Amino acid sequence: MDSDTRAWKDAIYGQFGRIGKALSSPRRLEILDLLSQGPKNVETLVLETEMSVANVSQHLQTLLQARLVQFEKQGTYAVYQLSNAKISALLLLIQELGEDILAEVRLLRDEFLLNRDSFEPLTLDELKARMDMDEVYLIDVRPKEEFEYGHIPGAFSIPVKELADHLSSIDTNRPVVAYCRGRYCMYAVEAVEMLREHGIHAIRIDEGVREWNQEPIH
Amino acid sequence: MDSDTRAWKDAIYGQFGRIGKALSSPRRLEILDLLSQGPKNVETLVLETEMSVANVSQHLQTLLQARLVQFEKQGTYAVYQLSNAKISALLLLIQELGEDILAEVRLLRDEFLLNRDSFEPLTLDELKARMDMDEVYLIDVRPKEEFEYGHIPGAFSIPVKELADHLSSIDTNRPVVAYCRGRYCMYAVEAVEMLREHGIHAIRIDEGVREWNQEPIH
DNA sequence: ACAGTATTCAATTGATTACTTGAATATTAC
DNA sequence: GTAATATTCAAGTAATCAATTGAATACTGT
Repeated sequence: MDSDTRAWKDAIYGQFGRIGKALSSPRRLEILDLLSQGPKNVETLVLETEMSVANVSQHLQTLLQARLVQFEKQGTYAVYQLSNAKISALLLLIQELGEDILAEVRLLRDEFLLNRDSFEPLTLDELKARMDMDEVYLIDVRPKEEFEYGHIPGAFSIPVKELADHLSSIDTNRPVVAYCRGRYCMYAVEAVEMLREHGIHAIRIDEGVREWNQEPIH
Repeated sequence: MDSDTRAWKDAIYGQFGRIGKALSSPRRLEILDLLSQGPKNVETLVLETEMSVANVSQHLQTLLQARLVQFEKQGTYAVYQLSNAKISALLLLIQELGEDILAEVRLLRDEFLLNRDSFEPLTLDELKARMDMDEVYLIDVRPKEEFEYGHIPGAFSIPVKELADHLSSIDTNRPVVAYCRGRYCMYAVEAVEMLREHGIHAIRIDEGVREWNQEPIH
């Protein structure tokens, strides 16, 4: 390979490495995951991740430099969002791959999620079939802002933190199906536990709105 | 968020971070890209990347620990391969995303590829249409081993380094279409240049066999 | 102008990473 | 057993990275 080609290859992979570096931090992966559910300001990210304000801001600067996020100021608030729809797909793929190849990921899924909710979740196809026949009451238990940004059609928004106050508004003639951010989010599990404690027939799906919107890759 | 959930989230993103860390090095991205065209031993990777043997081996150990590659010994040769088909898709997505969001990637594409081959490449759809009508002579100009691992159906294998010796075996009654590893590989460009120097009507496609096999994501 | 709030910046510290060099290991052929 | 070949390992060095702390900046409401 002549040295021009070698230098060009080094440069191009150096650029792709910028994306890889941005994804090398568990903190930044969590921030990106949260942003794939909708735009958020620093304060919201601080609350969700339990990181310090300065640390969140540092990581956001790193993501800005890699061009994975962009922001707009709304008063004193800097509202960050993903810069490209492919980033959501990339995160999903990293998570699917992680589940395929890393035993530790499967272990963590098993030890936490399934111990708390011993019932198998509904599959997306089962959900679609039941929704077509109007057989379920679908609730989105993420924060309201995320619901407004995008949600599964036909779902009602009842954030899990407000579920206790909204039990009376739930149609209990049909089974309740809860969903949240996806396979690594606890909100739907917590919601189902709470509903069952109140004698309401409730199940959940593993997927979130990203998976709903994603064309199947197989 | 209670501290159990926080700890679990830290653990799960820590695991996904293993994949991100593995992808944070330009050198490892190139190695993975080469392996997505077929299994290779250390020596082959050394030749293609112009890195030292020890360095290639170190990076392969890092990829092994992240479970992105696996290997089998064949005599003194350790033959490495990708551990999961999703890794190819992940690399393609990083490259597509890179092209979407990083001006430097587009600049590098422009400054090298298109300056050498001022003719627009054929699209995949155009290729398919012409192959259906038997209008083109499709050649795969990657190393023979990569062709054997997987290639576009109907293509003939003429590695670019052997092209000069095989000019007489090319059917010149139809235009020749060359392809190689994908959008960041020079082999097809070099092959088209050489063929045109010998008066042979030749064009190329940007895509490689991975894109051919990939279901469209849009 | 000032206080409050939200965010970013800069410096420091400790940890991690990439490459090189030289040694060690594994396998094969004779 | 020995030499050759392929690969991995270990240590050193320089560079990079992550989190914290404290300061600085930006914006709004009064």
